[in-house]
Amino acid sequence: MIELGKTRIQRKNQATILDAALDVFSTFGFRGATLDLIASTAGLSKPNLLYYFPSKEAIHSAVLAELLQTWLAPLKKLDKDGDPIEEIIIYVINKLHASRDFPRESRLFANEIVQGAPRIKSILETDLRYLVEDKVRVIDKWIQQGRLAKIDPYHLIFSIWSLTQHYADFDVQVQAVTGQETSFGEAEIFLDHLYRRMLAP
Amino acid sequence: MIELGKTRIQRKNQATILDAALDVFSTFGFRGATLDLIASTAGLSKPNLLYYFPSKEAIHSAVLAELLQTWLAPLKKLDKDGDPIEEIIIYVINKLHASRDFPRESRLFANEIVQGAPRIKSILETDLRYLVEDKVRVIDKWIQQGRLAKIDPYHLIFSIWSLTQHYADFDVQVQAVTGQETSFGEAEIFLDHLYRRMLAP
DNA sequence: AAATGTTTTTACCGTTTGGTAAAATTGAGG
DNA sequence: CCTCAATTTTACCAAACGGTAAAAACATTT
Repeated sequence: MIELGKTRIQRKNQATILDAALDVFSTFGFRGATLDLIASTAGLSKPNLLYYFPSKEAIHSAVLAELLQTWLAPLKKLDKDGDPIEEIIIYVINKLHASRDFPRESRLFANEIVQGAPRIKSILETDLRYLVEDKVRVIDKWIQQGRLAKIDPYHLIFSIWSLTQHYADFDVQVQAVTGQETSFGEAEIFLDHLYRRMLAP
Repeated sequence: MIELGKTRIQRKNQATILDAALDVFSTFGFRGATLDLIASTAGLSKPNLLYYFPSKEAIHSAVLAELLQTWLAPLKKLDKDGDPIEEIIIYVINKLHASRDFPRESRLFANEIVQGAPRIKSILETDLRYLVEDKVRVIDKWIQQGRLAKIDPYHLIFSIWSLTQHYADFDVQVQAVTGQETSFGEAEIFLDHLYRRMLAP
């Protein structure tokens, strides 16, 4: 997806551009972002941007492609041979930490989905769908073995995405309501309690 | 907030415009929406739009103001004199039904928050905050009385917002992954299980 | 039906935006 | 240090966008 830069300058500038683009796209969405703003954030001129990427769409695609890898990684680690409840708790905590450490990625993803995912729908319907189907089978087996409460595995996964990403995507609201910086420590205790209670057989 | 139309034509056209604007803003976000698109969706010309509302911002504000009323209503109903667990379950189900019945409102709200809530932050920091503080006190009392598990009331409320609105805001993702229309019936069973388990003292 | 107020259309305007052409500058290898 | 390719800048352009002026069309009242 992302073309590797050949020269030293290419590698450096492409990385700078993608970082600036992540900043701008995650804050303003695709339509709200402008090439001028991405360029100035990256410390470049607009035509110089377009020397490295052919279009605004291309920059957006590159950022999304990079993001999707790291965003789906935690689910892949869910191990069918581990302890069911611990495996799920680990996934929840990993996902929460991802929200804490990569809020821009989370918000860019959210922006894209909320507006109908016009640019990544196909990936959701293939790669993501297959990955989820695989893990749903694992969870279903755990339930049949009586090692987990009888819950719908799809909705379990949706709940994890929803609850963890909320702390990144809706951070402004959380801060406005509590009047404080978002406490990921509190969130971790809360989610640990929630999933242990819900999942116990 | 919303000026009531005086004549029959004003009332009809203002309602048509606000409905079209909700459609367009919830799909494309503030910046992605154009006056031309809102106008043609409403079956009017752009200057005719601007005869009823002075600017794009004004249309957006009017839609948001209308939305916020219905969006916060369910929380207000949480009754300190009811049964704790049943009161919270009722709130969850009401909120889930709101996501099912008013997905455009949910997505418009999500769009606004994800991008930093530039236009409604002040409302979140006042009206919403006071409402939540009030309900947090109620929940805290229930916990002290031993009628609920010891959980953080703020995070409980955030979890309800997150889990219920997910089915509206991330509907595209849910459908892409499951390959089916979103089943709010399944979601209801799942959330009922989740909250009964988590909240039991 | 004339007069008055309301609504809609036509024709614009200035700015912003994504993108391009081509010249100027800089960097790397012999 | 000279050459050639890589990079950056300057100067643009056409389309899209938010918004306006003013006249035309339509309703309402008397």
